[in-house]
Amino acid sequence: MSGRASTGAAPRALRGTHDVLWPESARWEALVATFATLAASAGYRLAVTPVIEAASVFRRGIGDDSEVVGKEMYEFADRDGTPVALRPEGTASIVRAYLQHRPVLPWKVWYVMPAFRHERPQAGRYRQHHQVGVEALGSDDPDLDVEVIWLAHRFFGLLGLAEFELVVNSIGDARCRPGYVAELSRFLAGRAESLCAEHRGRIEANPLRLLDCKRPECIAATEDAPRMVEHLCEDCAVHFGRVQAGLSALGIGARLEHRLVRGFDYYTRTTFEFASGAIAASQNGIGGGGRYDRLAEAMGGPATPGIGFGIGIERVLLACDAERCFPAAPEPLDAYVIDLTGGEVARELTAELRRAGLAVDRGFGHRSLKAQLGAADRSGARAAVIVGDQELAAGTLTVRPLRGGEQRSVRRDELAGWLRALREASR
RNA sequence: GUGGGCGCAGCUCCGUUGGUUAGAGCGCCAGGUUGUGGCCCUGGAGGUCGGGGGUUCAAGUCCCCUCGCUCACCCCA
Repeated sequence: MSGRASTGAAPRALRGTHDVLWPESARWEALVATFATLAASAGYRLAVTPVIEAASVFRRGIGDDSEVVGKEMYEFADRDGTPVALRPEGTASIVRAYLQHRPVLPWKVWYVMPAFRHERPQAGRYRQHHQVGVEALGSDDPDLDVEVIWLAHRFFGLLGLAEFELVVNSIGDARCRPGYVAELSRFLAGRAESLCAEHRGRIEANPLRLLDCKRPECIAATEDAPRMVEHLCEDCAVHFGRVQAGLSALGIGARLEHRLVRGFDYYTRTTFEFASGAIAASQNGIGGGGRYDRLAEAMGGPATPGIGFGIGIERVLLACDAERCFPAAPEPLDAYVIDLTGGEVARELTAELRRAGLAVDRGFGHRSLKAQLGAADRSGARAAVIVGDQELAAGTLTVRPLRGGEQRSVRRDELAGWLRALREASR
């Protein structure tokens, strides 16, 4: 039982979840704004989908036997018994929305969303984490793959990240993958004894996933395993060749990684991941995605190709910390209003200044001028606006710059202009 | 699920071989300045030392259990 509950201690955020508060939240704001602007610049529109879905949305799309769905998904019976789940990732939700609304193709969306996985938290891994991402449905043009990967690459660049690597692979499609998987199985069966304990008896279950097992035994055993890119059918080979050529033409370096298969069943053809070289922890994957040309069908809809990626906000910010880039640079307040005469002036003046487009906070209660000036200083405001008995009698206001400059007396009708000038001067 | 590390004030932490009333810095509040922030000085608030049990004349300190945080494995953002 909970020791906390019995001792009546104050509640805490659940394990693996966390609060994002000022000033860290300022970086979140800026990160999301950066991503939103970038996505919009490429014709992607915001999509907001529910955090809770029928469990089948993820079971059918991601795969029952995948790690994420099989043992990490938050799944439970709704009050009426319906199996529901908190989304473990974004793509399946977006494809569900596509099937429900059938927008005109191609359909390009971006999102920022929480995702949930019940696993033991550690550095860079949470039970509720957050992602920004895009999904583009309705075209299998390799240039769409290039566009999507470019967006992620560009985003990291905009944040100031430099130490990251892009790895790509193609895992083929329904025509060529089964043959490859069969060959891989034969290969692995021949050396089952040298695989790690966990995979030794499970070659048949999913031989592909065995490729990215990080245990030394498996890595050694699969060193010269057959490679997917050498078994692609003509169409897939041409497609992947164009993706690689397109990336190269845009100056995006990508390393071909034969072991890259990704953890979700729905991927076909292009898969990719971004790994930060600046994060010491092993959780250095900052983004990943791929093409999922059969997902819409698997979920019961018409065949619709698609591709997308998800980027982990928490991990990207960890990488930014490590590279000392993308600092929080919140826009300061223009003014902090201090009213020593009872509060009526502050009430009306703050509303007036805010309507004029200025960012204004104020003191509440009846604290001393000294105390309120201290609060004004801590608020980071560019100036304090003081109204006391002297100002009331003279019909003026005192403006005191807090970052250098002379205090002066101004008329109320020239206050906004004066504050704007102060803002411009500080830029 | 399996391991390691750590739990003392809001935060970062001292606390001797167990020994009076548990401390510091920062932060917060107030005063020094009857209307002036930052620097300085003084004072104050704030702790069942995570919780429970045990050993002992005596436990923040030793032992057991438990809860929590954290790092790592698996996997992933």
